[in-house]
Amino acid sequence: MELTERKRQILKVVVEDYIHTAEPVGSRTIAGRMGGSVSSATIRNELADLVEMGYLEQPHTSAGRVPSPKGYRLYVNELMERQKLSIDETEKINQSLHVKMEELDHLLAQAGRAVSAFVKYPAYITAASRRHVTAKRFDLLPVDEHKCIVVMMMSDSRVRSQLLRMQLKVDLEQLPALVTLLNSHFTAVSADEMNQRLMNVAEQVPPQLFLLLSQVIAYAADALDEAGQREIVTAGARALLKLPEFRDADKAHQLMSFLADSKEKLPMPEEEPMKILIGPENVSEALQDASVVVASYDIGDDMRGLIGVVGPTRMDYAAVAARLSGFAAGLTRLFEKQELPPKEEGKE
Amino acid sequence: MELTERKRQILKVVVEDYIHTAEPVGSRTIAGRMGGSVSSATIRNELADLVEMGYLEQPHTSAGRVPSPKGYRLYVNELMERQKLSIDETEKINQSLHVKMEELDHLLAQAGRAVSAFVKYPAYITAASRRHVTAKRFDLLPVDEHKCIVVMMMSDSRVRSQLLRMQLKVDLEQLPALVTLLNSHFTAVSADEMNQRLMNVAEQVPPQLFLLLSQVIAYAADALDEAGQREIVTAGARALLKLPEFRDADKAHQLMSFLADSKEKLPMPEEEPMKILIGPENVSEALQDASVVVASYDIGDDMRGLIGVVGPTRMDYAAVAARLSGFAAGLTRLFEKQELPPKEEGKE
DNA sequence: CTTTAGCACTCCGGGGAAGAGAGTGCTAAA
DNA sequence: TTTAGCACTCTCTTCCCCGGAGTGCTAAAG
Repeated sequence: MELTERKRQILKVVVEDYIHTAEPVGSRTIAGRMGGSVSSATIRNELADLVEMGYLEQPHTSAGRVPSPKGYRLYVNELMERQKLSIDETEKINQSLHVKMEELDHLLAQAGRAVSAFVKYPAYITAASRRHVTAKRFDLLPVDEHKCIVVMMMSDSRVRSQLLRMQLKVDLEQLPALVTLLNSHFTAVSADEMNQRLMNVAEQVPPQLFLLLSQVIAYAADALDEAGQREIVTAGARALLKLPEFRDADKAHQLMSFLADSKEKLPMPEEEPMKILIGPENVSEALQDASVVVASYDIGDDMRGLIGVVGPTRMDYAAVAARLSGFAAGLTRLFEKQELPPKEEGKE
Repeated sequence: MELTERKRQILKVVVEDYIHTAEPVGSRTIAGRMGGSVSSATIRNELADLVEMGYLEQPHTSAGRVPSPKGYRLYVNELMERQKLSIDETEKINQSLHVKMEELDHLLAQAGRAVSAFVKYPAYITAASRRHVTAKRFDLLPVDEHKCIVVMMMSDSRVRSQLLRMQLKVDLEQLPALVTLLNSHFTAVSADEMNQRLMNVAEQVPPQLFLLLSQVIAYAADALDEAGQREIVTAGARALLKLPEFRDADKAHQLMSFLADSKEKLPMPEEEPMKILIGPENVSEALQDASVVVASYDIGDDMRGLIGVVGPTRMDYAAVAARLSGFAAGLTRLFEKQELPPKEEGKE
């Protein structure tokens, strides 16, 4: 059977109406929306065809029609009109990102909340380094004879520091030598390689210095490890409760638990600037009845992040997609301006 | 009317039964729970008295009885048996806190999640400095001629660091002098005072150094400011959805929004080691139908934190109180061992 | 005076039954 | 091919009835 232009129009009307009402759409309504050029009976014939072709579903005989995942897919790919954000709204989005730049973590959390607030669905956000992070520069600052501060700059320009408590008294005069050793032997290599090299220099270094050295390396390996991991922040999960499909507390609880716990399983496409996953297109069990829209943004040249929105399959794809790319663009621009990771900040 | 011992026993039974079933408690049930020593008719007389005295309420004629806030209060103050945690459970609590110590932030989030998971109610947690935090020691590390890292140790031993981009080229030879200046003039004073002093030294310092100095001071003021603020972390809000009183999505949404947004308004008693606030005893509008249990813990000598649990007035006070003090004790001990804030860690 | 048994009464909640409403599918005509 | 008409289906709401749980009261017993 052929998918005529009129069928496509009808499908579009059904999807858009259902997105807003969450109620099955009847032939009368559709006829009305189409300007009265055709009667409801004609629409009914077309609807029967669309059901047969798998684009629509019928909750039961004598109910209106509801889009199937396949129907949403067609809508998203071909029927949906790309919304353009009003200048006003773009302004608001950028404003919501215009915070005093603090740590990346905080900024992400803030952005996640903002996205969720804008689109009225739960959101998640993450940043991941594009290449392997290594140590670029070390320094040790003496505090007193039992403590010193280790400062490490990483290859992506982020800085981390830590107060170290020394088990053995160390002659403060020797610290500069240790710093030189660190910078010459332990930069630009992986954590594993660091530990390797630590073993190699074991005999060349006085014991009490070696102890401190290994503390520093342990800290560095930790910090690099953490820096390489993607941490995912979620926000606005409670927005689900406002949706009719999650009025059932159990369903809502299920999806919220998924969002809170199984963060690794959230869709994380690597390539496309924006990706939409509808219902069963998701791999996660918990997302079979949900849709996800994800967009990527750049953090300087070395890092990349993703912002995603989770909602019912009956999601307002056009609106979400437009706002999401607005946010992605806003974030990219934000990080461009600052060049590389913005303010680097120590944190207890 | 007098509150006889038998009335107190009956009240206790009603509260404990209602806590577990969420159903109004009838006279038959109570008679059963009390060992059959009295008949249900007698209980009914007593119940009528307890209603009159305001300790119990009746949803409607011919329903069982439900505790009033006043009833819960009496229960908590006088009737409730302080639960002792099993060794096994104490073990589990401590284990859940036995994470690789990272930043305080992460630890708090972790602890919050653990508390919520243990008691099955939403939890919130915060840490606040007991006294004013000031800068204790500064250092500047040159990176290249356009960048340097500022490291600041604060009076509570926390360390923060930040990469600074210098607008003007600075002769690296001059950095040590600047560090000396920072340590002599800008330590142990408030952010306001810092800015004050910055003005005072303006003329004694070469212009390009002054620019860097003011960047450092601005960063320090920011960091100190942030360190003084209490950040509140909430966790496990979705646990609400499992409770019969929040099966209504709107009610749940309301309280969850409160938890997410109005963090400043969560109960934060300053003195007691543990405080229980029942329904209308809460000042916040949103907590009128909820109860809160808060406990405090120590972070070394200078800081103090609070962990709280939010639930329905029908909360299992004994269980929550026991677990909460378990957590508070665990946290206090954790920080004692480490002396002062644990690992200090830089974070982008 | 307190406790208890007995009993009528109240109220909630579940389970049809009935009816309204929305929407379909089919037929026959335009 | 489109449309009007119409019978039919299914859901959702409302109403009512009834069973069950629990009370309050009364009168008798301890």
